[in-house]
Amino acid sequence: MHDWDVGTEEAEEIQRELRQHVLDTPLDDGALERVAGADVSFDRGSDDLYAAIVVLDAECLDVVETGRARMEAVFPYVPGLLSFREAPALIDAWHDLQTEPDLLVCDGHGRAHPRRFGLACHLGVWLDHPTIGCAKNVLVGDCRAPAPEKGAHAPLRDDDEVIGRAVRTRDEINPVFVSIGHRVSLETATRHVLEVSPTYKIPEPIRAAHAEVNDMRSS
DNA sequence: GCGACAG
DNA sequence: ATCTTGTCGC
Repeated sequence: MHDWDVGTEEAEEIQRELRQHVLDTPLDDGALERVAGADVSFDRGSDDLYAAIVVLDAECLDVVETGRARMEAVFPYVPGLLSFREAPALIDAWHDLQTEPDLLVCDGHGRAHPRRFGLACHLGVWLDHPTIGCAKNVLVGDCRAPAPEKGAHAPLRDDDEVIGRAVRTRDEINPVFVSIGHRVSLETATRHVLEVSPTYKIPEPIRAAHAEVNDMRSS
């Protein structure tokens, strides 16, 4: 589709081009059977990236399969260009899987991005698969605090445009920021995040992927 | 110029 | 993200 070995100028141009391909229309209306979480960890000294995509049974949240990848980091971390640093490794991890999940939950933003094309959008368009972004912090936009109860949410806006939602996944605990990646509506993304966050603030798929990449790094 | 800034 | 132990609170 495009090269990953690019400079920041070209990277931004690629984002402005690919944003046109993002769809918020569901690919299929069937119930979720398998949900996957994607995350990456980084080695300080060696510049090694460890990526994992863990597929869970959407019902019991048990791990079904784990896709892994390790590679040298080439692109630096630049706010707004996270996908150029992490997506290559996550794409490798995706192809390491034997089973395809119905939805991929990414650790980072989707449409809630300066150019409306965060990591979740990039992975969704590249893999042509449903994805959503779930971040712990805001990159761009503003929003009111949602009500303190789990399930409450408030729109995340940037220039009068709704780009995502602050979603409370636990009572009294800071919300996570959900946005569209590809082939899902914001409403559905919100529902799915709540469905796979029965106990903790962070959705189970992302927690599983986070635990996996940390294991990879320390072994 | 100053502050903000996913992971 | 990463460097890092205990500790206060539900």
